Amino acid sequence: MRPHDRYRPRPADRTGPANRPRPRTEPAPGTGRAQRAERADAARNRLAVLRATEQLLAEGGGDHVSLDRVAALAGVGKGTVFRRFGSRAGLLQALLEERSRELREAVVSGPPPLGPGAPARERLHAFLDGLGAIAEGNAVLLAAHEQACAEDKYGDPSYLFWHGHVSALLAAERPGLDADFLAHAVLATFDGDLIRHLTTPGDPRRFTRSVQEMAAAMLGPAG
Amino acid sequence: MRPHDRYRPRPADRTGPANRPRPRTEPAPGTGRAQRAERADAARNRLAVLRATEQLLAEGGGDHVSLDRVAALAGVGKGTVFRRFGSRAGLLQALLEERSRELREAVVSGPPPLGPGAPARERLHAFLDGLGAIAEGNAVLLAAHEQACAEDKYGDPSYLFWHGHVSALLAAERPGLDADFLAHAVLATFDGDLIRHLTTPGDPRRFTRSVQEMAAAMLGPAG
DNA sequence: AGCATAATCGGACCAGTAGTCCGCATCCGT
DNA sequence: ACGGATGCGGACTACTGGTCCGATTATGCT
Repeated sequence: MRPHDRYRPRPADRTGPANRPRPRTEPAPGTGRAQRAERADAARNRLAVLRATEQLLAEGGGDHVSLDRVAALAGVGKGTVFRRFGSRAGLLQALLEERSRELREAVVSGPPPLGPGAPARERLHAFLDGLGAIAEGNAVLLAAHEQACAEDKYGDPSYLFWHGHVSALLAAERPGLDADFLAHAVLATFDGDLIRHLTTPGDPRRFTRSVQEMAAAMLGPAG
Repeated sequence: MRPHDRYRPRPADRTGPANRPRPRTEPAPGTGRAQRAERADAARNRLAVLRATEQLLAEGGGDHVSLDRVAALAGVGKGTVFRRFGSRAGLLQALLEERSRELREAVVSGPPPLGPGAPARERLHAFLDGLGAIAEGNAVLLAAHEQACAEDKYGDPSYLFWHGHVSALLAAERPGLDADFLAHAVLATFDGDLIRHLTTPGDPRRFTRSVQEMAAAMLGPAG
């Protein structure tokens, strides 16, 4: 039995924010040996799988993304998909992380108004603007991800990160507010099918605008 | 081929609010013949299926509700489940409708503050109180239903009914408010897994209380 | 009670999907 | 070039939602 073949993605392949990829040359604890960089064929296949998934999503939505189809379109075996991403949910999660990585980094360490240093209210609105843009441009992926990863949404490190950020900003701007719940409520509107339902070609940012108004109502008058 | 055996639930078996069961003795259009009341064995089996579903939900959550298990526990064949409820989604939908029927009737034609005649603000809070109680008592069912019926949530007659009710009340209390979106946002918090995540034995109504505060913030100061 | 008809039944069967795994193939450092 | 580590693929498995037709049951009428 080969542990590496247990169809658990290796830590380096897990793209969740709580499991940020470590430098590949860092010694793995306990192995006394440098960890090898991802092989060229593995890297190639990983990208092929992500691109195939995107294409299937665009063609037929989440229900069209079966792993047989992904593997066939990417030109790899099904086992390769599982080795890289662990599961169907892991695959969709990886794609969504790819799409939101920049926003996350900007929130953690970018310049104001998105990054640290801006007043809480401004920072919240900048964040909602960024997240809204991603959600509007990836509503199909968002819907598929929600369905695939429904099992423990509230334990998911990504969700916990966004939730923590929103509730911290709400609390900073309005001490005493039920920030925990309201952050959940704001994030609950980032529902792929709702966004698709509300968004028209003539008004592609309607969703984000509505979320911003909702957040403003929650915060009450500026003062 | 026998049309009645097409695994579409007969209109009488559809419990959606837009398809309220008609009296069983009413002539079916075009048949020129009185429609027969549901047979005793069919009625018995229908209840057995619903009770079996409830039990499985209670024992192991939504993932535990496979139709094989439902049929076995109810002591019926799988075909019987499909004949009665059309699909897995239809089954969960029937159970949820059963749980919310009284609220719906009270909203449509009950006394104030839930029914017509109460001021919009009061009526909204009364409604959220009722819906919150149902959701808190049925969070596992709600989560299972959401997963099973995700396909066209925003076209579902039940959802459309609740959404219409909430947005009408919001609009009546605050003309100019983005009532359509905010009604979606309020209903988005009625997420079975969120309710389970937030609810503790020591504070079973925390969720509803938080939703009420959110609605109050949306409406702004009473005037 | 008996009969005829309509309604209902069940579980074998089917297609599809997520996921598993082992003999074989390829990569990459020395 | 070699050897060890890594990676591969597709046959296979288990499970699930859903289908269907010969058999059974319920019910109204005489």
